[in-house]
Amino acid sequence: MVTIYDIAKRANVSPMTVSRVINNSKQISESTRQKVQAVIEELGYIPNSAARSLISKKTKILSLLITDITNPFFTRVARGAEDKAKQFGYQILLSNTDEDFKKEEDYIDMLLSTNVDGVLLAPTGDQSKKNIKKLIKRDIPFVLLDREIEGIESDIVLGDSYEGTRKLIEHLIQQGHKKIALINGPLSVSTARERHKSYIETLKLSNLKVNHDLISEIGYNKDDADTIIKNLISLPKFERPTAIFAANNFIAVNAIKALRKFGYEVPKDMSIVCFEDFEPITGFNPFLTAAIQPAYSFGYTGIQFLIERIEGKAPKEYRKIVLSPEIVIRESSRLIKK
Amino acid sequence: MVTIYDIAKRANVSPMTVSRVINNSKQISESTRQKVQAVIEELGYIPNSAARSLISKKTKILSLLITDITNPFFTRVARGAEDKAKQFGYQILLSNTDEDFKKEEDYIDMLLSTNVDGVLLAPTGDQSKKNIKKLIKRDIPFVLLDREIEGIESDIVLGDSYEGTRKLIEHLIQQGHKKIALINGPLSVSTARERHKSYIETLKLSNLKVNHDLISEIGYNKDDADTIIKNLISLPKFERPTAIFAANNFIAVNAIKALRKFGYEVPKDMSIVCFEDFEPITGFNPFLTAAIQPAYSFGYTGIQFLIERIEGKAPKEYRKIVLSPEIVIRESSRLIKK
DNA sequence: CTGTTAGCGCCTTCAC
DNA sequence: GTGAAGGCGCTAACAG
Repeated sequence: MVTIYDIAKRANVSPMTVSRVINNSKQISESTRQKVQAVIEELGYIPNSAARSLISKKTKILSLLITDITNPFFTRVARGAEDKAKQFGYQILLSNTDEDFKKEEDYIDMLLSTNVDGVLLAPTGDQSKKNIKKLIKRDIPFVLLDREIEGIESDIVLGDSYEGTRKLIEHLIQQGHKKIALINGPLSVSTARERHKSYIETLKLSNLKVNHDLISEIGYNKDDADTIIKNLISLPKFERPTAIFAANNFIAVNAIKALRKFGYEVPKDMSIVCFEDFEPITGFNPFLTAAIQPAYSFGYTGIQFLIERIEGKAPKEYRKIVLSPEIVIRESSRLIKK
Repeated sequence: MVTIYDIAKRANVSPMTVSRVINNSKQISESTRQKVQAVIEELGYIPNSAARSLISKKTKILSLLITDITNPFFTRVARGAEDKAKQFGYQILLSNTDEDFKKEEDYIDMLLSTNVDGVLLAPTGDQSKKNIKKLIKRDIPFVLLDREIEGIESDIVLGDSYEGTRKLIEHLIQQGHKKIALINGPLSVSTARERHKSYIETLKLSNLKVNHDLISEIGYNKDDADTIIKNLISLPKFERPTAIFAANNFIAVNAIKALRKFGYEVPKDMSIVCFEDFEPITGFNPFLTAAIQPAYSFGYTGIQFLIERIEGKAPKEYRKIVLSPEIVIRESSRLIKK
């Protein structure tokens, strides 16, 4: 391994001078700089970042802690995060929690030991508070993504769950639906609470009665929705739903799979709408009516907030940005033929 | 920050003893171990990995260098990689090259400085040889992903481009197509060369003539395919293709978009097949006929090979594994109605 | 503008 | 079974 000592010897200067060159110090004559630079290139020297971190306490590594990179929402978040990070010379450490508190805890411990400079995280839910406290305790800057946690103060990038839900439900109502089911994520996650609240209030505002038999809860991740769907379609005709609002893309997909299993076609026998798109490139093969969030911006802005916080360029007050979803009407909520 | 010195003082032992405890050394009495362990937990001590790396030259960080996490193929690769890495206590650094040699070079330099323990990479093409030589020069273990590079010896995880292409083309021929266009990736990438070769040979074996006007090349990434499509559909009727084989999913999507722009419907006016699926969950909304590769296994096996190599558990000979795609026939290549 | 000294937190080596 | 000394590669602080 080539070190500053090797460079120093060969260039006939002190190691400190080499250090100054690689750190672009101004306090150095152009001639020595060039001399040293030449040797650096000749020997292919690359600074050892472990040694640097040991002193600076900086690693230029950020952690992106999401639930599942496989979810197109988070895929695009990750891309936005990576792009912004690269601009500022940071690298991204990727972790998937699968909505699991224990995994989240494991990763938090790992990244604490790695000494990442900051964390952009979509917490698994309110229980994450305990994990986040560890970050706070060690003064690791972090930015929350997509989900709020009561009692945790931080910069945060959110989507407008309330508005998105309202518009989706209103769309269904406009299509003539009066019995709309909600398959929600866990109420321990703030987005699920918002969507629940908006669902209820939007129905009421439209003078539709809220039937609690039509509301159910399931994991945001990859649980199958067979039982829930079975229950819904087993309801007596007068309360059986004609449309479903799924709280996210995975839930929608699992619902559709379950519906198919029981012989129901979407949208012929059941309309369905949801949050989040299901494809990495929007609009290629339109099927799901959805509230599509600007996921790339979630990641991009999140990392920007984070780096500003790390580098002391952020305002003292925490920032909260709420990004609006775009409602895209597609095949899955086509008008019911009378 | 809590260090081994703080622990040592509080536990009335030497720092060295603390070091032995955190490294699970056998040379230590059960009673001191417990005493020290208690203080470690009390103070919430976490080892500083920069200091450790400085000595051990290990970081427990692996680099995953892919072209674009947004491509569902690589999304699933990343998930497989991350899962395997976690099993062995490694973390994954994610980078997107966008098929760009310069970006790849940037990242290689960054990860060299980060001292990652190893790299799993999908090279941007044959030109990557120069970048890979840097890894070799510094003895960084690496495993190639999806793409071969002549003159580079390493463990490698590949898909069977030849077989996949052959089956897709044969399927089209069976559907009655005689004029099949190829929109390929850059021939500087081994997968494109394989697909090219297989396309030609399969046509010949079926006694179909190869028309070079039907063969074109485009980026694997996100270039638009308008010009190529325009050229294809402008051909005189007797040579105009009735089906397109797109070398990957993004090319297929761009081709379909272009076709739509010019008023062509898939599959009514043009059939299309490609490599790689387009959705993160296979089979939900079937449209594209595709050779679907076991992407998760690419990542999972790649990381396994890499860790074995790093930890000296790999055989001396380099391993090459070729994973077979699954051909899934769907809407986009439906039979032509006569 | 350049060099010297000391130390970041930990572990290897060698004593005891 | 435990501890002291020294050094991993680099840079802050000071000296010249």
